[in-house]
Amino acid sequence: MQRTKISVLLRTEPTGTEVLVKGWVKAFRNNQFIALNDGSTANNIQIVVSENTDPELIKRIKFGAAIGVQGTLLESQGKGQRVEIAASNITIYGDVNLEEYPLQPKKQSLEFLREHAHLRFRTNTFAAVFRVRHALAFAIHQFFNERGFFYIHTPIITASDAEGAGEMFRVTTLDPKNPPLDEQGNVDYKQDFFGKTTNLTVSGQLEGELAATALGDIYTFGPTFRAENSNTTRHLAEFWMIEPEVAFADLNDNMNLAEDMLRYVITYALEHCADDLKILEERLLEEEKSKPQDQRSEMSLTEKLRFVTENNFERLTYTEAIDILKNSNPNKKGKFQYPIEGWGVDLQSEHERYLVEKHFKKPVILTNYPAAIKAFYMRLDEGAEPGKETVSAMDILFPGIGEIVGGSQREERYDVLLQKMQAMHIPEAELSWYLDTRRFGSCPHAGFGLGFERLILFVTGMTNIRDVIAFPRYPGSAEF
RNA sequence: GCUUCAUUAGCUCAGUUGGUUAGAGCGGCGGACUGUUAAUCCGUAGGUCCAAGGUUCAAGUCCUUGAUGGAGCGCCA
Repeated sequence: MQRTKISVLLRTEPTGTEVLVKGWVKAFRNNQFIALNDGSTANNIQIVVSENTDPELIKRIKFGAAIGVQGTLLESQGKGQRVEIAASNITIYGDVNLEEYPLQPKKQSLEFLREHAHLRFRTNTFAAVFRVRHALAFAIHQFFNERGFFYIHTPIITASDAEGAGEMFRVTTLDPKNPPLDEQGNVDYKQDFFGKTTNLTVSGQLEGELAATALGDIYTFGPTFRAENSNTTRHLAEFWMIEPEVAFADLNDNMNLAEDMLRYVITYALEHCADDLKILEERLLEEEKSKPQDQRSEMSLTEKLRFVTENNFERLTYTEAIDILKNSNPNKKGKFQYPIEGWGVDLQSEHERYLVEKHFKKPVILTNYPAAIKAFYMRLDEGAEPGKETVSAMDILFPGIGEIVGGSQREERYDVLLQKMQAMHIPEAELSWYLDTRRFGSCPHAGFGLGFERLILFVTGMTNIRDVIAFPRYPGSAEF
């Protein structure tokens, strides 16, 4: 007999049809009722064990055991569920020794579960997180596909170390204890696998631009690696990034695209993950009970998500933000650890948090940052007064997360780009292929990078990025 | 990398100014229970107090160093 998934059975009319379910025992009550879950949904199906079941079999129905149940789907006689299965036959696929099984039928801390990441999928919270993660990934592809974007796979291994997006992981097949040396006694990477030094990618943007300047609208969605010694709740050494790149688009088009995309995928999650979001909302509520009143969020998780889908993001320039911050109460009262003194300095996370969480109380798009604090490829704004040059950059800041999107209109003018690369000491020889886009049929274009795990953080209400990726990689940790 | 807090039973935590035999809830185990919903009820076992060194008549408690974990900051997505 073919097994039916619990997600399907819970929507089926209970007319006494014969069904087969397979899953894991979540609870066994009163020697009679099994709460069974197969991962297809956050909800369990209730199995009613018949009175004449072998007592030896009943003893093996324990929390975590994998079982199969054949029986009839009936309207539930008890309250709390619509349907249940009256079992006629129960098969044990995998027993569980509860004296050794780390998981327990009770609340367990996220820290403990992180150390048992191979088993944490089995908890209600993590199963919900990973179903939402899937839904968001799917929604992103659907969003871009509907708009005629092409999904480009950019390389994971790159020979370029000039992208300037952070420290890189070296890729090599050389023996670290006995590497070949050149005449000067340095490691001879000409003898390495690729004949040169190679690294894991920190961004697919530059390759994405190559595709966009032919295919028009493209996006990438792939793993990204940063060897930064970052120890925070919002950084990973291995994470997933979405990077759209759009030909003939300016900064405004870029902001509209990013805002539309975020609204689209969050709406998708609200529509398709209601059961999972309910679990996550309750989890968050429980977690916040231990916090002092003034640190609890004013809105529930789904209210927060709806708020984002129903309201426009606040758009303002870096210069306007500096004015607001300079005149803000915390700045005047010396509450900022880094006081705002003038134009030109980068904003600290306390400043971003003030703008997003206190001043505007909504997502904020900051634009037109000083050129000196941004990457070489961002387009230089025209008409700036000398010493106050800005670039067409944009950062989208979300409450509780900070920067979720970073992007810009790209510098399409060959001379301007070359000049900036020289000023910022970017080796042009290594990026000649990139410069070629500006030499031949150059066009205005824009794009951004979205941190996928940061998006999941926001949608799930989880607070540590290590809990929204299955097996997190961060300094000192690459388990599983 | 910096700052800070923590580490006591399987899990989450309490443990007074240093002073007998280190506690609780949940979980486990044994039993009862056929309309339960984090089921309930009865019984029961379970400890290298993170590690090493030091102070002291006496250290879970104080000091030093280290390890691991959390949070914040920096770097960013």
